[in-house]
Amino acid sequence: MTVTIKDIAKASGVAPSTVSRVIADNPAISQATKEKVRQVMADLHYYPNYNARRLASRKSRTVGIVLPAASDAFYHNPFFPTVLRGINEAASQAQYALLLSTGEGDQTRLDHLQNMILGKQVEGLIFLYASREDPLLQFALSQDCPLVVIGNLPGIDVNRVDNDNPAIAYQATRHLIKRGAKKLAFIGGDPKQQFVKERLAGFSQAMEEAGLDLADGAVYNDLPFLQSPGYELARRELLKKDFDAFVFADQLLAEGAYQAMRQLGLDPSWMVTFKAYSDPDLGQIEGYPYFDLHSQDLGYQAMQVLLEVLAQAEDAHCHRYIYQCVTSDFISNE
Amino acid sequence: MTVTIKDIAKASGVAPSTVSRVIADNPAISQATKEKVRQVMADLHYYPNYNARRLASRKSRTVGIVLPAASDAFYHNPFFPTVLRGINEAASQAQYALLLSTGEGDQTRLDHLQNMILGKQVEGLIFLYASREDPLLQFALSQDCPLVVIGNLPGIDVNRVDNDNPAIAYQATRHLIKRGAKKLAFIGGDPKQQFVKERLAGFSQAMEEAGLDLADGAVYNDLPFLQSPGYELARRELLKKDFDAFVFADQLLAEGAYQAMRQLGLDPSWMVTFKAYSDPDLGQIEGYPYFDLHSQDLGYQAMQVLLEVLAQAEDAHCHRYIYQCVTSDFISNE
DNA sequence: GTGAAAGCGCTAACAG
DNA sequence: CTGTTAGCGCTTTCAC
Repeated sequence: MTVTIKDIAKASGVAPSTVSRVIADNPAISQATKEKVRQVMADLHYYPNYNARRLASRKSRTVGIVLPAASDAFYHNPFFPTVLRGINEAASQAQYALLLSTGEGDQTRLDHLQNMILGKQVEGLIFLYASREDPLLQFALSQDCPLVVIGNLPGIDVNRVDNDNPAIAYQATRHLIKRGAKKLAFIGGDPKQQFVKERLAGFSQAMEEAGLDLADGAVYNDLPFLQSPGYELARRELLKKDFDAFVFADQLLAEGAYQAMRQLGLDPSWMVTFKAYSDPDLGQIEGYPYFDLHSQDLGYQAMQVLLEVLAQAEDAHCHRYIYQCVTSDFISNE
Repeated sequence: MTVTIKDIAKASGVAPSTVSRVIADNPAISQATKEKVRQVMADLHYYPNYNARRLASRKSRTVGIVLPAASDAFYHNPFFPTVLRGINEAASQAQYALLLSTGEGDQTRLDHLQNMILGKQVEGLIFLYASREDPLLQFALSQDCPLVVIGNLPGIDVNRVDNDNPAIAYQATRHLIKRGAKKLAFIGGDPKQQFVKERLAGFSQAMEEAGLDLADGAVYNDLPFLQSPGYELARRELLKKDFDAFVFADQLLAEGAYQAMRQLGLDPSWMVTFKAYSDPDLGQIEGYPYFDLHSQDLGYQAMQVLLEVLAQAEDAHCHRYIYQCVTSDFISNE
């Protein structure tokens, strides 16, 4: 029924291995036979079977995308589609396929990850989140599965790509201070997230350097990364205490707070945040300054790093961990 | 090196085929041997190789996700991650894997799709967009690849899931008219998109029924589905002509226009749109009413329909096309 | 209930 | 440059 490599071999009077080599565009094959074989392949509508190929070569040319446990906070954040687009782009160029790690619950996610790794479905992984105690990461590491993490995990040796969070938070804070802010608040959301810690560090450093001290209760945590908590917080707290400027570690929290500020007729240019991407045409509209984290590039670089890791694993080179820093742009309409 | 089914067979004193049956939980195998074999599998850390399994069984248990050509408009829209989450959930439950159709350019996308189908990588496809002349869809159809489209393609027989666009646009328009709107504008964006046509139809019907007529130039097209064009349009056009209410076919265009209205101190409750999801806590914040399209459910149902199609393909049942309508909720804080 | 044997469609030494 | 020969690890008749 299906036309296989053997059919092509017979029809073009060569051996199956020759056909295989033609498919791989092996330089050892003469141009003449290549053309002949290709012609036959076209005539017979031959198409290589990926499963057979993967089995025989023990290479899947597929990478797994590992998502955190499903939550609104993750799926509502522009980070996810943006970074995925970047990964997609790089994977496509390198002829790699992307397999999504499905699964809502924690156990399911681990099961799926095991399927991927132990079932030889993927050659490597990209983690779209960084979490220190993550059982999925632990498992992947324990299996020596090549991987790259988007984010930072101090003390854990992994390949990773990330923005320079302390530096951008520092600059963002400096921006507000230079404009004259004295009583700043930092809205972190979840202090267990490494990027929150790092942005807080940058914030604190800028404060300290400017001789400003952190008022009691000026650091807000325990907020899911969504719009409504930002909105609620702004109405309930921030705008009642006499803060004069705000650094939001998360884009969605910032957006919620922005709504509240608009409603109350407050000037949003006293807040700053970090976004997955920027719409250049939107420059004049954005009510507040932010860092464009270039999340698409983050994804693209993550895939590039993984490809490098995969290549060096093959050449059995030394095991050096790669860290790729992705730059960010400060966007302000002042 | 790797422990295979044969090793298990030897170690537990049965035939490879028996081990295979144990993996599949075949009822023909006695409980006793099942347990014995499973014990050995655990002891030896056996894990089935998916590529071998897929090759031998000629079933991939994988579905391909087909995305439109990469564009900001697609990746910036909450529709994509939301619908993907729903697909993910259903796929996970059914033990299906998801393969993303990578590719930026049109030719690349087609190539990848061919790889997926002809290379036997997927059993079916979910199209995250509906486009009449789409070469990818044409190709998939020509190969009789089981598929479901999210959206509508009148005149083309395909399995699909969708919202009832005419009905919700009708209701949205009615809402504005009941409130007293007389001069309404419809901001479509791209009239080639089927959902825009359908929402326009619902809009027009409501207008007609109310005895209102469409002013010249009251239908806006040729706008990318992004925030900034919505913003620009609102500032440049909408708010200068004396429209008193607006129906936005697209969420992002609406968001842009909303910014403009806020800046100009206008009441946004005279606009209405359609969103991928709603944040229940955000009810009081939202400045304008909208339909929640339940895009996550759209994705979930799409996967369910595909599973049905796959099942009935196996049973060689009659070829009936499935249409699954997903309900939407009107969200308004009035 | 279980085993033997024949593939699934391709790759990869090893020859020549 | 090309052919021969073994597999890759699993599923699936068909026997018994």
